[in-house]
Amino acid sequence: MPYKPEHKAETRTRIVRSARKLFNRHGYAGVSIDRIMADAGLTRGGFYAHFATKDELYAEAITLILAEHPIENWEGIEFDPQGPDVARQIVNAYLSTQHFEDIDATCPMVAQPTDVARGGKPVKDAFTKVFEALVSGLTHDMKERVTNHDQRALAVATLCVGAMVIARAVDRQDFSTRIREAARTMALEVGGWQPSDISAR
Amino acid sequence: MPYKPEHKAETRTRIVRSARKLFNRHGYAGVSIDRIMADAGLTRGGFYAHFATKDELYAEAITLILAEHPIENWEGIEFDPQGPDVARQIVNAYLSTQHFEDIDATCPMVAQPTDVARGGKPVKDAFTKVFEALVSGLTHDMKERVTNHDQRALAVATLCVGAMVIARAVDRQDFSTRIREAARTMALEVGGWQPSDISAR
DNA sequence: TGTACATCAGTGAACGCGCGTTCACTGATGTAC
DNA sequence: TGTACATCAGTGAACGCGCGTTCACTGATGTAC
Repeated sequence: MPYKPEHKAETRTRIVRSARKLFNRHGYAGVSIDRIMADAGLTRGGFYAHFATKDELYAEAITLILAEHPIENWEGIEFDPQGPDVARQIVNAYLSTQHFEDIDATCPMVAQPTDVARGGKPVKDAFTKVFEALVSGLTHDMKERVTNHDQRALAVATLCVGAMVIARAVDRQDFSTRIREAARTMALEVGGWQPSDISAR
Repeated sequence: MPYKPEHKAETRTRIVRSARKLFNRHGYAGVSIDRIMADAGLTRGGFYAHFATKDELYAEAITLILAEHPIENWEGIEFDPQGPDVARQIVNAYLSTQHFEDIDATCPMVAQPTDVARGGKPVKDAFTKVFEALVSGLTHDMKERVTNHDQRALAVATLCVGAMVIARAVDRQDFSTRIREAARTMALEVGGWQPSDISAR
């Protein structure tokens, strides 16, 4: 065996990470395999030793977020998954300026939803999994506090994702901030937190 | 003057309409000028007599929604712009199954937000105008009913757009419906309507 | 410890194709007489 | 009313380019002796 068994797996991961970053920035059709491979420090030809098609890589790049951010381990943000306020922490983290500005490693639901809507079943399945993970993270401590908690969790998740999508598509920085702030305030109201619980980040 | 003055303007409109439809279906990078011109019953060469670049057409295709749907004249849905319940009617119409299924003529905020986020200033400006039009339509009769109505109108608009974006990216029809239904229920709560006011479509 | 070797991860030229854009042209049109 | 004509909306061949994918190859690697 000329290479260690983990060698190829590591290269593969490197490709998926580059793909995720570039797809987030430029969309599915806006990124070529050449560019992804170059970003990963490789040349185009090697791609097909790892993936059958560009679509296969795309679905994997979207699912990557699940492996890297299992909700209780958000990028650079500390969660206490057993604590009483997981859902509120998720809302704050999701709508944070840090997440807004971090386009490379952003949630795929913010960067890719319309590409996914135009895509095939594997890509939509990956998206659905990520959305369900967010919703279930939000439901966690809602059950004991509000009625109708399933609908409320869905609406709070929608507010989080929707506000980020819109904030990125709008040109003025202050308007983006107002949209995220409004979504945060109303998400916490819908989720059943008292206004006094709310602390800005 | 070999052609009537409105002749060229009509052709131009035909191109923009075809562009809007195809961009909605396949995204900015997924549609070629050839395809748009063919859809409008023309050949590629004529394009540059109407538009300087593909981007110029894209910005115009997004702004088109403003001319066609000035909120009080939603596709196939009757509004009474002076009535007491404009905002509630907008929420119901925006989240309706009809709007969900009508991909060709859908709101560009639902079909295009991520393409816009990756685009230039003219495209983002067009998006911002459309979003502000929706928000101002929602604010209309909220002022007299709830406090904090600016934030509430922003959050309701976010719920409408966000739910449609997510519903289209998810694979299962029943899940899409639940997401839209949750957004509708919570949007009406955030907007300050009583549950008894709420009538499903 | 040192060397020969089989393996296979990665290379890069090449493929057919469709892209955005240009430009010399064609021919349907409304107007002038 | 009929015809000749100038106009310019629309045509379609051509441009250079980058795309996704293929494939014969190269050379760094761990192993066997």
